[in-house]
Amino acid sequence: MVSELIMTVTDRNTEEIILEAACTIFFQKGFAGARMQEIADSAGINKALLHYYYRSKDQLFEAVFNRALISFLPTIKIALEAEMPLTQKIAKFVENYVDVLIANPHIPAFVIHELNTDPNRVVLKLKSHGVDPRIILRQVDEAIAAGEIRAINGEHFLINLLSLCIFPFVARPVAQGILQKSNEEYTLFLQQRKSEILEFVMQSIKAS
Amino acid sequence: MVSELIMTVTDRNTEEIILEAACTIFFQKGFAGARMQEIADSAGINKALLHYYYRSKDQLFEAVFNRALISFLPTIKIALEAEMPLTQKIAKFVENYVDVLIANPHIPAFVIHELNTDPNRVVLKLKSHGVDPRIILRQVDEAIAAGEIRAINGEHFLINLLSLCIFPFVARPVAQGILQKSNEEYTLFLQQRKSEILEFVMQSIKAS
DNA sequence: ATTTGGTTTAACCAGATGGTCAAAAGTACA
DNA sequence: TGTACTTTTGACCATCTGGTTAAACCAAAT
Repeated sequence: MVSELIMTVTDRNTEEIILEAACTIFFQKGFAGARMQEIADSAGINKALLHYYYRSKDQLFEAVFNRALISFLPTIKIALEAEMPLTQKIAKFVENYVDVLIANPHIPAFVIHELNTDPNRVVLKLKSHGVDPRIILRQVDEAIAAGEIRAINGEHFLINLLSLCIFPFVARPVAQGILQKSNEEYTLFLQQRKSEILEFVMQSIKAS
Repeated sequence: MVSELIMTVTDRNTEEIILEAACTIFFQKGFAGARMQEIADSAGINKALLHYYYRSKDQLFEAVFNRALISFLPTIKIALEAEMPLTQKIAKFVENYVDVLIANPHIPAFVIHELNTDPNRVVLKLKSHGVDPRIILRQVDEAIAAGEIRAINGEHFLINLLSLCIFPFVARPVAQGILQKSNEEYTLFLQQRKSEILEFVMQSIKAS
């Protein structure tokens, strides 16, 4: 019993070290650009050990992709599907989501690229973790009917909200270049966006 | 003289065929995921011919990347740097830019991924073609001073505008999945965004 | 017809890459 | 200590991949 516990702990450690190294490399270079050897080096272990824990590059990648989704979808899911007054919900979503993005800035570009490269690979997974837009779409329509906001298209509104939150992270090099900001300045800029996005959106949808 | 002309034409044709095939493959799979053999097959030629016209994968990629930038930056540049009343300028920009995106839907994700993977590779090129944000930033401040729009932060506004236009293209698989739309439905959705974005933005910045 | 020039191809090469294997190292337990 | 077990490693392999080369091809000019 003791031995099992200890071994399991050791397992988890090495497995976890590998997975973290794999995340770093895969997030930055994508599936095709990542090298097993580089991941092994980054984890400080032998390449054969990668295959001992994760049998192939594909399976290691899948573990990484899962972790990427798990870091993101729950937050967006809870925020969008919760029953809560719309304006309050929007505020909470923007704040939570941008915080998650600041903590994991490389994940969106990674997921987007892999999904564009091979939409079939994990489309099922996306659906299983899937975000259900119906609740917030209904809330938008109700808020319009109640005269709380002006008449807007819920689907476009939802995509607008996501665009405003996520795009500055995926396009960071371009945006930072256009605005000619240093890393520190751009990081601050991203922090400010929480309030900027909220104000921008609220001004746009308020009943006139 | 005649022979030169004919040869040049032939050159251009093969070169162009290769470049177009390379664009298709590189745009979809990125630099690391693209295979020279696949590009050759797609162009219907021998692999050695790729190296005859473009000496290496790197140089072929650079030609592709150049073409990608040339498809995009002029439009955004002209639109943003033109001297034109702000609201009119915004309208023109959204319309023109979304049209360019519809015509070249894969380019933004491609550029973003390559820039994230290796920011150094072409950062110089981005700067040489660089968009100068100062003109539109000044226009925003002037419009605020003139009471035409409410007080907003120009930099955030510029990023908001770009986010709303570009993100639905780079994140198409995700967005299409969330909204549960078919390809045709999503294409229509993208068309509608021209007016939707414009209204969303205008409502947000109008003087209250 | 022969030569001359660019164009296209098949065959080939060296190095990289994902993956395997048998042996070594470490660990708990008798 | 010796045994049974998992973990870790160095060496190795088959294949893939970017790139080269020499020869074939072809159109135009002499």
